[in-house]
Amino acid sequence: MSKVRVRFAPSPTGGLHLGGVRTALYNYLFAKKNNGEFVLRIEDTDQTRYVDGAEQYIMDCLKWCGISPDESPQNPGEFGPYRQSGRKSIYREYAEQLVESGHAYYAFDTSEEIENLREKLKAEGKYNVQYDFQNRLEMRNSLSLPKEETEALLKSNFPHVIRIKMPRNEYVRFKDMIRGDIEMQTDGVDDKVLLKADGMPTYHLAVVVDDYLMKITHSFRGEEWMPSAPVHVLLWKYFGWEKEMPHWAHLPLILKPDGNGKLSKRDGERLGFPVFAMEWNDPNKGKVAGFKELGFLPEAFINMLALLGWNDGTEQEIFSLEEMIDKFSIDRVHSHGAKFDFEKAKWFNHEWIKKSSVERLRPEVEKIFEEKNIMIRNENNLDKIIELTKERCTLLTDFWQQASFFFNAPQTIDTSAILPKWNENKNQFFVELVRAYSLLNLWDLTDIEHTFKELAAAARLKPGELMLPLRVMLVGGKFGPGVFDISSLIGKEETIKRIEHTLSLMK
RNA sequence: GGCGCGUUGGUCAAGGGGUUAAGACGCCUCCCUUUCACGGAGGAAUCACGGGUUCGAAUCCCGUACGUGCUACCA
Repeated sequence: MSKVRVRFAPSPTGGLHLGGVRTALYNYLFAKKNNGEFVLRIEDTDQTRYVDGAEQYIMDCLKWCGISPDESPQNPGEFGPYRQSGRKSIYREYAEQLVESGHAYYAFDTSEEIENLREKLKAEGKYNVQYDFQNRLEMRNSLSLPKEETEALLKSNFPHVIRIKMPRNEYVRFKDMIRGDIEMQTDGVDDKVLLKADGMPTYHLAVVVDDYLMKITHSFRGEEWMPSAPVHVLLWKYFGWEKEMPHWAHLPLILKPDGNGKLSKRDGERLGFPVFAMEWNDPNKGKVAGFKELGFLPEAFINMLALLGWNDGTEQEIFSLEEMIDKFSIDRVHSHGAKFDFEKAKWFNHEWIKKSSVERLRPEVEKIFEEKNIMIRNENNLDKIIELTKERCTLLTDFWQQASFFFNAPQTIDTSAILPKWNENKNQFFVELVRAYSLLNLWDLTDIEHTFKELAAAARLKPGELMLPLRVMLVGGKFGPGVFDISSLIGKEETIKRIEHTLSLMK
């Protein structure tokens, strides 16, 4: 058997959304699992919707996810170009080959004429409102027109398309790696346009010709393509390439969390979660943040995505990319769609932050603090801070809330949290604490805690009752790691300063 | 309307003739921690419905319902 080659063929007309990344991911996992190649082909067939920079954006997203293609438009292998617009000249030849063999035909109908056909069929109450075997001879095409007229029209460059001549009452069978044997009747499919009037191929022609020319062995795509699969299978047959036809797998859809259809790009906005891998700059709407900007680790993002429609049959849920490559199998991909659950997505990220090393997290955390204009002076301290706070962070951006007080004194002190139980005894205790702390020569964890507890005992106060006020003094509110850990990291001067500051507020 | 695909707690799901029907997210209770988390223990909640086949059906078959997709010179 030939070497496994899979392709991901997004259309560069928008941000790379969850479904797209997952398709790319499954392609990648399958390719790597079988020591094969992962190819990125860009379907920029529709000039009016192509968005500038989208191709690079797709590459960047794949790179962030750690699933960069082996071959891409910028780095085509021997089967390039990998950009459909650059392949325009090839498709016509193949389409005409089909006309010659009698499996396709030229159609000269204007859009108005086609609209009329639909209106007519609708009025007649026909089941299938489509251009097909039932009416193709009534339309203007090379099957209905005399040969000379067709030739004249072609010669005069009359706008035309090439349509496949779908056979009547035939059954097309193929095997889907996820769903098993599929059988479909050709009558339900219309005479699909293969080559558009502008000379560009439709998806139907392109996917077959390109997969053939690029030696693709396995073709994975969204479930929404299943109804047109007969067209593609027939095309492979008509071209005489049956033996090289790739194995098919139709991936389940990712659905809206609240039901009613597949997840769309708009749902993010509506329901308050990202749908893109990375920030997408929509020409009409402006910038839309992605999972990356929201504070997701790519490891968590792809882990979450992979598990949305696949699992290895064990209880394991956290997988590294390497583990996924090892465990992935296409026949364990589900045949039904899954609703996206943002809460679970965040859980994956939380798990990944907890399990990630300080080294892995450090650059991410540094970036967050840089954005907030905080200079990190002591790398050592930063590592300790990350270790101390990471289990409290669901998103990377949470490090700001959980750790900023290590660098800057809190802007506001939640005095209401301590006021109700505040009294002169406690006030006196903290005055004493400041004096005792200032006399400490060494500033280490045990001394800080020991001094605190001794003074508390002397004042006949329970340490517990004093720790909350101290916490609020140090971090501004009821959160964060152990108080003495914080004290030891921010240093003696800063600890005293913050206690005194709050004491002055309490007067 | 036609055609395709699907249906196990609210969500993700394991399980493919005999199970007390796993596990995870979320929710609730308790323990730990006199903060917030982490961790630990427990709880509520499920086989869409109706017929078959079978000693026995979540599991196989048929039907219905529901969901979802396609039905473009979009992908």
